[in-house]
Amino acid sequence: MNIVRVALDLPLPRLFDYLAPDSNESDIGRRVTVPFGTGSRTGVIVQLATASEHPDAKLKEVTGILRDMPALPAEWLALCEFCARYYQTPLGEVTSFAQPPLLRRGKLPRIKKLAAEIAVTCPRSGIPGTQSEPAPTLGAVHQPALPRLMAAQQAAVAAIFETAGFHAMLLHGVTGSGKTEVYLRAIDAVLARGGQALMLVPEIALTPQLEGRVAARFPGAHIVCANSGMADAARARGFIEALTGRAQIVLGTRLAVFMPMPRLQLIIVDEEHDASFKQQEGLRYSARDVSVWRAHQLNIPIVLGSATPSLETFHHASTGRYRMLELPERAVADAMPVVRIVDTRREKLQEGLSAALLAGLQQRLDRGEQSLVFLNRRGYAPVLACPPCGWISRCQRCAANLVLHLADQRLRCHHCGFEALIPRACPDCGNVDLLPFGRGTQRLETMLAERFPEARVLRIDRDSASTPKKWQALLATIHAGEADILVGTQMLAKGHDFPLLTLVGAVGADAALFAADFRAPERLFAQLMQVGGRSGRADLPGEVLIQTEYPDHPLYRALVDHDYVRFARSQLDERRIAGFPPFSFQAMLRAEARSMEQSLAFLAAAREAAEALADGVTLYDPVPMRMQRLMTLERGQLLVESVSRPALQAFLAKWMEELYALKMPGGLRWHLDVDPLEF
DNA sequence: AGCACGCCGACT
DNA sequence: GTCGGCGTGCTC
Repeated sequence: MNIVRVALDLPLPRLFDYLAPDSNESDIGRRVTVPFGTGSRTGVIVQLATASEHPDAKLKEVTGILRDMPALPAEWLALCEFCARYYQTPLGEVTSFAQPPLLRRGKLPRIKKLAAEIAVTCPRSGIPGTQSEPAPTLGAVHQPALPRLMAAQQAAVAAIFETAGFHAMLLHGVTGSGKTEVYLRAIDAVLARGGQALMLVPEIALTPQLEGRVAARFPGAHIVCANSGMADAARARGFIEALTGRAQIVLGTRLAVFMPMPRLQLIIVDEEHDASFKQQEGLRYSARDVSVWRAHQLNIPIVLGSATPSLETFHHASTGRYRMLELPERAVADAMPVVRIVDTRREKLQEGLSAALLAGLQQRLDRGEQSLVFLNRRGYAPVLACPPCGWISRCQRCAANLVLHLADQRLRCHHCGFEALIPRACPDCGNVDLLPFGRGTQRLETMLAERFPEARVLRIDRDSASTPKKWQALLATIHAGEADILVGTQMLAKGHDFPLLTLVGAVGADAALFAADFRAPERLFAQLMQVGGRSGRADLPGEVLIQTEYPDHPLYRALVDHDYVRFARSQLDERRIAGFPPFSFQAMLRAEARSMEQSLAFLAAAREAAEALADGVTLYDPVPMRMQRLMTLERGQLLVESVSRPALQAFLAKWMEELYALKMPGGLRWHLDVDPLEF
């Protein structure tokens, strides 16, 4: 009896068996349409079998095996299986997510030469290190005129190929130290031997920019992009081109880690510390961690690059598990920006700005240089209040304040998107003198425009750069030198070079210093280092002013000294003492329901079910989430932790079985987040 | 997750 | 007398 075992996109942790009389070995990894319940579904064949544990009489026959494109390789299935296991997600959900939407639905993109494409079909080599596809000669790809490398860059490139097989490297270098050049050299070497390279970047609007640079460097190479913003057909086409081996370089955001690549020889994760590599919904995977696993499985090198590595990665590099590659100086002949701390404790600030920062801004204006004021809070003010009666603008659906957006005369919830017009008077007492409290980018923008009437002030945040088009227009304005003072959120921190920028002022940074989340300092340091890195490129020296009421805080002192390593070590010491990651491994069970009682009751039941299984695992108490209510749902969470990853994994597998068996009250939803970033 | 089946309230 | 509420059970 010919049976295929099919992974279907259902929240059920099992496979479904179907009769498939004409199936054979080559169908493993093929999409298949099957009757399911009353309807029909498309899944992926992951195994063949001759008998089923399901009653034979109940087996249905497949509608059709889709032999319209090459089967997904065993390596790809193994990657999905790992994710299913590690993130405790049904395999069908993973195989579905790992495909572009079009293919997932059993369709194909229109490709002119699809038949030819399929004819190139690559071998399904799933066993590590057995990629036997003959390397196509790609001499045309080579471009001889390359920039000269600094010694450290040269050493880094050499280290990547020094030893064959799997090894993970942390490429640690500040902005401008030439990491990208190292990536390009490494990719070059891979292409020269006929391999494929995968490069992951954070989900920011700078993918096209990088694509341009890579395309310029490898004019003859076939480059494919992969990110969620792409049109369905283009994404599916890129996926198939990667699968057939035609694509030599795949460039993309986190989801690109699932691109099938039969001759993959190198993985690069740029800005590896960036939180956007962790998906925060559905399959909550970390593309960086999955990349490392994939490189290991394929027995190939992986490069993790950052100026401010995640403490997990830095820890691995410190213990020798990863190799540390340092790029110590800026490759371009300019100095690091001077970082100064502005003590605001004894000063009366003007709309939140210190005299020193205002003077700095004036000075750049006089010199015709650009400045940036960094404030990671958009809107005009975080809340509107009625002082006499105590009313404040609150979201109806979330446990959050409505942010005042004067620019479009709205109150807006930054969590659920709820919008309301600004009330003319207090809804509670009728008082007409409502006051904005706190400061956002819009307010700073207004204030700066008044204070420096001659300056062209430009605000860059998610509101002003809401579409790629607007964002490009803003960038063009900045690059054309048609803006003097930029006011922006972290949007501005990532990736872009602003050659005319010589001053960066950081405002309101202290808020993150004492946040409840143990990762907040790590993020703040990375953020400030990144915005600081925006200043002082080319031949203009840069200056960074950080306003704070804690001028002696070690985090700020380390920034002054450009000393990431000192900061990282002190953070790691704290984490070690507290038993936080990377010295422990965590998983978070979250629940949401109409009432907090329901959510916490479910979590309490889950905890009780866990007690007997929790060998070497610490179970914490169920508590309301920090953002307690979102979209009218009351949310709770339960943290589990272990010093042993295998112990945690073993526990989670058993625990999930129990949770799937648990009776769920109506309206309650839960999910598990392995290696959570958010608390 | 869907989708059917299945018993109790206010409407053409 | 019916339409429809969502509880619960199942999907190879």
